[in-house]
Amino acid sequence: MYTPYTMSTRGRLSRERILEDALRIVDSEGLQGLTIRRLAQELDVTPMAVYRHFKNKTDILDGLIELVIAEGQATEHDTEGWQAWIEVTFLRMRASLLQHPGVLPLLGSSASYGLQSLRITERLLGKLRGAGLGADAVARGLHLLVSYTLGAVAIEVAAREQQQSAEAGTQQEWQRQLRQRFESADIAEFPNLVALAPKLSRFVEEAEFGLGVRQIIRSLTPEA
Amino acid sequence: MYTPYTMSTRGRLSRERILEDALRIVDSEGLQGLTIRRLAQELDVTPMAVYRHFKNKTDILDGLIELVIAEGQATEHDTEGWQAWIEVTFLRMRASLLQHPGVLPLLGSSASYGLQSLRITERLLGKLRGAGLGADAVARGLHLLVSYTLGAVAIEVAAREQQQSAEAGTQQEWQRQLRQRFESADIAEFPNLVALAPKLSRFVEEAEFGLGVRQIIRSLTPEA
DNA sequence: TGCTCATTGTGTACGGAGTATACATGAGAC
DNA sequence: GTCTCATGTATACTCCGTACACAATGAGCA
Repeated sequence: MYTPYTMSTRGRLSRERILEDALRIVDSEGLQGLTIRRLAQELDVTPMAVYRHFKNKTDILDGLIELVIAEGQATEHDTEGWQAWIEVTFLRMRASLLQHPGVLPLLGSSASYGLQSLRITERLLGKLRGAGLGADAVARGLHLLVSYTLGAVAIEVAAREQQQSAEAGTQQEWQRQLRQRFESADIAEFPNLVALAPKLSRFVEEAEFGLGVRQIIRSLTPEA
Repeated sequence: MYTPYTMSTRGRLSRERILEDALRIVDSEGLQGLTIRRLAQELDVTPMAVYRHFKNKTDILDGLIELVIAEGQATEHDTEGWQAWIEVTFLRMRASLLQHPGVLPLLGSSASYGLQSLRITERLLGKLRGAGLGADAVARGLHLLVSYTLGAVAIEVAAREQQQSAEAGTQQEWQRQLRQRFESADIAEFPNLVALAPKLSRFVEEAEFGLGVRQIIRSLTPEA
């Protein structure tokens, strides 16, 4: 068989292998646990070997974003009905982002929305247009859904990190945390926050996220 | 006048002065431009002097988040009508986040939602409850609005960084960028993306963001 | 089979990051 | 005047990303 380029099958390393190990490190030790030296050690190789496959560390981080996004749409699904299809798509995207919370800070930075992001965007646009929505509604709908998902996941991740130290959930626990963190502030300054704390803390659940997505979808269609 | 604690009025430095200079650096040179040495130089002081006022660099970054959020609600406003009030509040929050795009990656990380964040949350909850919404609607409404804002700003910031290299805007420009970045991918793979590009690129405007917020608010109230 | 040479991994080293630790200084309180 | 403690300094250590020169390897052609 003739191959015009050897396409790097010769060495032990490859972009794929490096990215997989990098993602494993980020998952287990966080983004700041990912250093070139640590990564090289995991790959059983010299630090500089990595630079034969990536221009620099930023290049690796960009690859991680793409990897996680690709994972979110790894397996096709043919859910019936465009509304349900969209809901499932965003639920999956949320799931894979939550599975790799370390990469989330990367999404907000750098202008690296690559091929995978474009692919999923394209399919979403297709579904929305197919539903008979006008161009403006389609554009705004996509923007609402993507923004909401990104923000919701960011908030969920932050909330989960906060739960590390103290298991929250009960109202007393919430009050105690508030009081503890802002001893100087009067707890009476936040009556609504305290009253609604149980409901607010429920927004780290998949079901609630799904309801949010559905509400946005419903708001796109003119009074059904 | 008697003061029980001197509260650090003696030295040249203070938490406030340090945070102000830190924010100025982040604004002008980005988050990665903020180093302790650079900051100390700006303050005309030794690097280690900063550590008399902050436990570590993370402590400084947490302070920056609070500073920006505080700025977003610096001046009160008494817009008539709860819906308009909420819209103005989120428009302001977006504006101050966009004014300091460098701190945005910080919002996604760390569990540091401080006093300022709680204050604005409390007021929003009050407005929503005052509008006669049920507890569930209030909680979901807050979550939708905050998540949307966070995500929308993140996307705006990323889009603006992308515009640095090439002024986008026209449809031809968009196509050229797409083709350039994914030479191997067939442009025909993204028909919807190309068709809707002009509308999609409009989502870096304040007006469009406001429309998104209004649409969410409208979806909260049962068929008016 | 053996020469050639691009590709891939190594070794060493440099500048800059955050920050621990010990020390200097200077402004109130007595 | 002297004590004391908060504030800023000096020095140095570890770890980071990565530039640069070199060594090994294996595919392609003679």
